Amino acid sequence: MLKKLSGEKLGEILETGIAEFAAHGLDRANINVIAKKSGVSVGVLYKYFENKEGFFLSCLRYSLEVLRSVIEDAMSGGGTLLARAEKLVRAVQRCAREHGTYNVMYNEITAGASQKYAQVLAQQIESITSEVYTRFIAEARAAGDIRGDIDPKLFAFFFDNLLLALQFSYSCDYYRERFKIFCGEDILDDDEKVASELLKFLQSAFALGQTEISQEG
Amino acid sequence: MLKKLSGEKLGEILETGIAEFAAHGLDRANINVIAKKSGVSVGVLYKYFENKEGFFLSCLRYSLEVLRSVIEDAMSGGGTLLARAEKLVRAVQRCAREHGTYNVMYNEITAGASQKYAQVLAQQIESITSEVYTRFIAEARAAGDIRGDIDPKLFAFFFDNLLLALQFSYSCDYYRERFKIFCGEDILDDDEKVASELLKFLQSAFALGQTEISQEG
Amino acid sequence: MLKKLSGEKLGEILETGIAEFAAHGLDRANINVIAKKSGVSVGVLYKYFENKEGFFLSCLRYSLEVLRSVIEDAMSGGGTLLARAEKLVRAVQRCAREHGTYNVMYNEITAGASQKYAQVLAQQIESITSEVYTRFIAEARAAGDIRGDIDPKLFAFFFDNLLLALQFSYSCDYYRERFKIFCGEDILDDDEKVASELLKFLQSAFALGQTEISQEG
Amino acid sequence: MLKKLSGEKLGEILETGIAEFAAHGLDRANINVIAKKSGVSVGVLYKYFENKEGFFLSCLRYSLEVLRSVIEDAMSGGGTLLARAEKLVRAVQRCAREHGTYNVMYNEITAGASQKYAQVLAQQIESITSEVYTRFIAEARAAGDIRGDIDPKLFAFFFDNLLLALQFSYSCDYYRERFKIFCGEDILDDDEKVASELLKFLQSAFALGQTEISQEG
DNA sequence: GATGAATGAGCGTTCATTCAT
DNA sequence: AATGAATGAACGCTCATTCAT
Repeated sequence: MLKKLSGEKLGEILETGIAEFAAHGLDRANINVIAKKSGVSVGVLYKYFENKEGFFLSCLRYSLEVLRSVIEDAMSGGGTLLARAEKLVRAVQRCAREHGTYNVMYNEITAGASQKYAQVLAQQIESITSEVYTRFIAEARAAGDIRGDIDPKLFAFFFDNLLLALQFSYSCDYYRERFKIFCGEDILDDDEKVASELLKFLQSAFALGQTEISQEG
Repeated sequence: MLKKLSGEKLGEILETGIAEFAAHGLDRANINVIAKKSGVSVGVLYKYFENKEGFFLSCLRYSLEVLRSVIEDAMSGGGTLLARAEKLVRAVQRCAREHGTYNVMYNEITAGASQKYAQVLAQQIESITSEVYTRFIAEARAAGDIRGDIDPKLFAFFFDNLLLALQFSYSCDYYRERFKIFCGEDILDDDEKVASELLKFLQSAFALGQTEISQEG
Repeated sequence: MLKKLSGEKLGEILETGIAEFAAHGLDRANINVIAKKSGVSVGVLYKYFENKEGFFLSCLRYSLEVLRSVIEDAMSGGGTLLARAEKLVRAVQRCAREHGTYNVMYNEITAGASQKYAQVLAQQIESITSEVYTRFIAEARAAGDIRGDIDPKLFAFFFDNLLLALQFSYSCDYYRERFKIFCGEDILDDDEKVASELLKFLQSAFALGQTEISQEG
Repeated sequence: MLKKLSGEKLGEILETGIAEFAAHGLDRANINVIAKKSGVSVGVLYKYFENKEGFFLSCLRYSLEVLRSVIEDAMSGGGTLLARAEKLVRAVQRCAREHGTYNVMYNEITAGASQKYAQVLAQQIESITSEVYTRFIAEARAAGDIRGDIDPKLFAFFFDNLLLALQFSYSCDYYRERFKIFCGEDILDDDEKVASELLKFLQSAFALGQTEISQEG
């Protein structure tokens, strides 16, 4: 039925896998079901992927590719740190609407299932972001855009933590409930407010201690 | 081999369960293994807990009790918001050393396996913290301790996000790797630095604009 | 709690057992549940009965005692064969109302669960009835009450078959449904009709071939 | 060890299942054992049947199909009621030799294990027979072949009761023992006698009163 | 290659039975 | 003697993985 595993077919398989893994978790997702839903045989899955875990990791990588490109798009172009932060925050919000399942998968690997790969995965996933954030913050500090007494790495880390938590809060069931408990049932309908408050929070964190401050565009 | 299931034994079972769930995740953890490691028979487990999932939830609740009491201890007593924040940060660090597995379990429920319970669990777990944080921030704002243009709920949320991420960063494999990637291999050995930088980050976020500033665009 | 296993207590245990075995079958009935419902500990059950099967057999014997005494009551006193048959039919109907569960148990042993004991049980249960019926029929034949060309044993057998099937048809779920399918939804409300039709059926079977026949009282 | 599950294989599985269920009852029969004896893996069983109960019901239906076709064969073709009855009696005897296990299964469902399905099964199993018998008896009555004062439904019921009991008496351990107790150790070797006596019994029941008699009170 | 039927190890769960108290 | 907590063998069922076609 399937002549060649075209890139398109591969994409379909991965998307199906992501949906299933997001819906049921790594362990409860069923390879046979994924195959059926993808319109391929299990044999094909096992030809292209070592085993269930390997397939899971491929799905994960595929989804992270998208996530990363969203981040990178948002980071490209210049602007103050805060301007960039705003872009990122809005990108995270948009991305959660479009690719919620990717975030769920991302959260999944942070949980127990694949500790074995924690190190490798973290390397693959976090290094770029980490580096870029750190560099931007260092630059901003050099440019006097940001208070001078901070450790760029840790600030980058805290910053990413806020983005990460936001990401999950829009996509993962548990985090979404927590979001509503903290901020009210309707918080998911007011992206604008969330964005502006987070930016206020960040702006302060970045800027405090400067003499003249942070009137971003 | 017969023993009465004392409260102590119950505690041992739960601790064993937490360790296993933390090590292998809800699905891969093996009830028979947990029983054996606890020194009881599976029958006992099924006498005291409805089924695997019920046992998991009991382990989770048990671990959250500890986590919550740590938080509450740190919150008791007065002090400025920042003073309290410091206590919390240090409590999180201490707790991660002593009860890392509890954090792993907590992270696990945020991930795929227990979506079914997301709502209920979030209610049980997050409501207290959420309320307390929000109240403190509102009080601090009333007292002029904190900038006046913020939404206390969202600030409480961002604040908790930072603590949550820190918690996981000390305990969960993936988050720990990520922590090291962002902040260097040795970051886990310098709690002092992490605490002080996070407090700086928070202080700014709280305090900014108190005198004249914070007219964001 | 229980000082001595009085006859009364024993009766209660057996009744509870019968109810459970009737409700769930030999295998699905739960000894621990039976103990709890009887208000005794499992230990007591295992003191007085060898094991589950032994307990089942005791319940069975207990219930058959009642069944048998009903039959014997109905058989005592003289009368024509048909008069006796009428008593039996009505006794079966009455008994099904009062002791339906006994019949269910009786049916149960005829099914797979205890083939091991089929022979022993049949001996214990059927021999008296069989003998009495056969004797009555032989007497009746000798007395010219009944056609002369029959084999008393087989006639006794067919006669008991009809009673047995009737017994189950009033008490056992499956047989009751079958009864309704054959004779209409309301057949269980018209014992009189069933009795009189069965007696007609029997009367004919007994009497046919006599020169002057069977005008029973 | 891989084989395609041909229709033949399916038949083999069902036959094995019937044998196991007949030998040990629904609950004690072991699915893994059945699979092994059938020469297939448990997986196959669970591919073709929902679960143990579903498999049991399939075995049952399969066996009833045979039973029913035997009955129907015996009923096809005309003849007096008694001629038909004779065919049926002999068919029952023959069938018991060839498919004793089927009868055991049939008996099993009438007992405790499957009360849940009593209604549905009874409908599926008994309705045809019931209707046919009732119709034949009604026709026979109309034709003056049979006494006029009977209720065809109840007579059909009694008639089927006799056949049912005979069926079990040839196949099910308990009923077989009972048969011997009533009619002697060698009764199973003299089908001819049993048939002729039963026919006498039936003939009387049907025919009585045709000339002058049967004015019951 | 691609297929998907078949495999069977593995695990959750039950409950008859035991025996320390 | 009576208790009932504890035991653990046993079994139903799932699903990742294989391999004959």
